[in-house]
Amino acid sequence: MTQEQQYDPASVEQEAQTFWSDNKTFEVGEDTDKEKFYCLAMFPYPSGKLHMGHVRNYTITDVIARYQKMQGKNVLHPMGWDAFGLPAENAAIQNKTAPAKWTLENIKYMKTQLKSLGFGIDWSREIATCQPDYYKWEQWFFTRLYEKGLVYKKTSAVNWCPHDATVLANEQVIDGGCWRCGTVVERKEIPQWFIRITDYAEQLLNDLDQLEHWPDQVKTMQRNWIGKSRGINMSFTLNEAIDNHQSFEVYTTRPDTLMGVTYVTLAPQHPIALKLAKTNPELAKFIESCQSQQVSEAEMATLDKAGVATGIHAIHPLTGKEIPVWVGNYVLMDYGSGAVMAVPAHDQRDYEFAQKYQLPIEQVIAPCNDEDCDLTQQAFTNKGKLINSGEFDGLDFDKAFEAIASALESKNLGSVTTNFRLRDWGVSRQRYWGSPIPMFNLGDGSDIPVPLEKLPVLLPEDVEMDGIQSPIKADPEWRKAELNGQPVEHETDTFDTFMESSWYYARFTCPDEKDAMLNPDRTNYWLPVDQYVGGIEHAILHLLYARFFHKLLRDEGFVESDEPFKSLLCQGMVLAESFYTEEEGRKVWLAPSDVKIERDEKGRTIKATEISTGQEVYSGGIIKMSKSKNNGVDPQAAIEQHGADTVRLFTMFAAPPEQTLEWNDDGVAGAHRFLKRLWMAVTAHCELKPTTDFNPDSLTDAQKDLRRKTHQTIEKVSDDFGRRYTFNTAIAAVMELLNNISQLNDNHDQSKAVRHEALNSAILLLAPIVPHICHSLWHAMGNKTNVADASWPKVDTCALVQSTIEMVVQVNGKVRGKIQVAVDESKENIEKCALEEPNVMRFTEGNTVRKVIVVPGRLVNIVAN
RNA sequence: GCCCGGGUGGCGAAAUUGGUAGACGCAAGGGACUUAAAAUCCCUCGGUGGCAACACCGUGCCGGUUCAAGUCCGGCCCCGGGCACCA
Repeated sequence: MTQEQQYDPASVEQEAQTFWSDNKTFEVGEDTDKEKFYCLAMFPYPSGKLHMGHVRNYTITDVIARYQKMQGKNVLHPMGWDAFGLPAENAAIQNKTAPAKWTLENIKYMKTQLKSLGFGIDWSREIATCQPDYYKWEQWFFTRLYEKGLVYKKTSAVNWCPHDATVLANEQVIDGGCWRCGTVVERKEIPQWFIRITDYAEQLLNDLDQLEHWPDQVKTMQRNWIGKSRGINMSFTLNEAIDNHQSFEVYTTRPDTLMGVTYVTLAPQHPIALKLAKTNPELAKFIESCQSQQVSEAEMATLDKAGVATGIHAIHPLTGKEIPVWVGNYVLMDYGSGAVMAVPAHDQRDYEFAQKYQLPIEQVIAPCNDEDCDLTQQAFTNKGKLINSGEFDGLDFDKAFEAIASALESKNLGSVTTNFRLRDWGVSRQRYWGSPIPMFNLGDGSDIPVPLEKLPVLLPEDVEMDGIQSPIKADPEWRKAELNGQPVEHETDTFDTFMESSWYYARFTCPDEKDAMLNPDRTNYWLPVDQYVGGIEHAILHLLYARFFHKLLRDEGFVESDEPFKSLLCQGMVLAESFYTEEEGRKVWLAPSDVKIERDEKGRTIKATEISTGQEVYSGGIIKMSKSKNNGVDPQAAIEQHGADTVRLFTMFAAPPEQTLEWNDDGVAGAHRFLKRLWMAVTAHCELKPTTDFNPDSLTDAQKDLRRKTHQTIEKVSDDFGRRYTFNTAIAAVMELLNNISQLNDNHDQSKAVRHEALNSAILLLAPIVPHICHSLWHAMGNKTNVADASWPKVDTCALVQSTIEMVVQVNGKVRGKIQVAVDESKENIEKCALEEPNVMRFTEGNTVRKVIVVPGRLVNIVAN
């Protein structure tokens, strides 16, 4: 074999990448003659180097984008950087550098990595969100929202480290303590900016129905997150006024249980609770203890329920009975009104609280069916019929809801309302590396937006991080500004980084637009995004904020569509094996490449040892690739060893995109072997100087079989790429085709021509996944076009025709035999044939055939007993 | 705790609308080629029994619907994602 015949990924990939770059193969403009296709991956945070999750994400979009291009569409596949965020500050402190410098260096390196993977990206549209010409328009948009009344300021809780006197992200709170100094973290209420996403709650909910091509899973999560409910808002009057508070509001979705209310509970931050605490030391102490609670909902939901009685009472709106008022740590001030009615018999949380503090439990709902109801064990939370409820006895949930609602309405103590679980979006962050919030604080405590001519409010980039305080907060000079000759102060908080990622998809359509946030002509040509791909971890927050922003952009006149992302694909995480040793009771994680695995004769792992020391190590299981578990596989090493095509092929082959993907070096080697086989098959074929013409009517059975396989494969792969997005089965189908090609190994002219068609098809079908090798092989096959611009192969339905098929014969649902029948065989003859199959007869003998079910083209099931 | 997923050979997976469970690949075992190794090629490969034909069992666990269940329904167990300041 000559040197040229060897598959050398490095040179093949270099050549293809240079070709695409020189010919601007993937740079696109608005071309109204072609159908457009906008394919977008969630842009990366520039953390330093690509991880396998990125490789997977961008390989998926690249495959889809290249496939759509081969369908003749005008395809946009852009890339950018979600460049603001907390990790840059941490890295800056650690490396004694500035976040901007660190971020820009990372972008530079990661861009070379993306290029080495051969992604067909339009790099002319690259954006980084930390660039002033990007965040300028975000700032401007915020001031527009302010003018429309969609922005407001209110106090809200943050994690506060009293030692460092700084705000901490949830991630920076470890076991209730500050990650730097371990000081117990407190809740602190500070003024912050909010955007009224709740004004759009109804639309965000209803428009989910438009999203036909979104996974149900994501739509369900968003529906539950928005949490629309129908309930009753009612007023509980206090038996004595506390200051100016004569009553407080309570919302419930279960008014049918109202007669079972035995106490009410206020949030620790409720104004009445705070007022009472001034004269009640026990209550004051309890409220103070709640200050050390963390802000996250998971913490709130799992903490031990605790409370104190306030000593005051409220009047039940219907019975007029006095019921005790408690303060409880599990009631959130941010939800609803910060007060809940407690029905311990029919709510499990209230039940546990009542058991703990010996509060009465009164049953008012009886089960309708034979459900278990044992109030000595747990609350009965199903709906049922009302009992012990006076005039409402016997009503079911729906009737009771209406009857109790009208009873409350007639007394002016309540009304039916719709409530949302969704809360307004708090966008203030007390950190440095983000877009400054474009507001001026006037001396009197009021605020006004920074006018357009003073935008962007620039974030200084040449700063030193002290590790605690944001540099723009630490520097008293930075905040100084003037407006109309009057001194004013810049807001020193920055935006939540979800702000930048909420509209980047739109900016990609006109990244160089100087005079406006977007250019509606260009933007509306491309939007909505036809295919969006990203991690499932973004199912709620990012995707909800981006949907919200799109509606805001629409209402500002920038976009015409209601939704930004027509179709959504959520890819799973990338996992790898993990290994550790124990040193002084602590786990020390080893890189999988430093570990040797011994297997038994069945291939099961029996022992793992560290290569350098020979010491036995333990398996930590197959888990998400992470720094802390030392099991991350650097894509760069795999690219250098096998080439980008092999990495891309393995990534797409090992699992369907929505599932987790387990990295496996042997599997990568297997993918490489397949590409070598393909290379060899094409090389050997081309050496024969084949003719490419054949007469479809004079083919042998073997030649017909290969042609049928070729066109079946085209049909299957087209469906897998275009509709199912199951790239793993598409690749498996082409592997089968290649196996079949090598089985037809005679050298008749017709065989060579049929093989030629099969190989050309295989190259086209694989081109989106392994574009470099296909670029090379396409030319080797004598094609004059470039495979990236080639047309997707078409199915020749004549080649699919078959005269006979195999059918399975079952007796009582178990396979007992197989029969060959003509494709158009009558049902009667199929039944007859099935009943005469020798092994089938063994099982029907002595029994009566009760029924024969024929599933055309598949099977026959004989019911006999 | 709440919301949403997932669980199939030694391993990654396939089975698309309820219709042959395990396609394709990895690992393993056997063989060919080779002085040898690597590479490559061929064969075997869910479990049990059997020379074989074939039979029985088998898709996390328990139960149900159906001529037929990995797939549908009810209950449970385990694993993962999200929970509003990681992105």
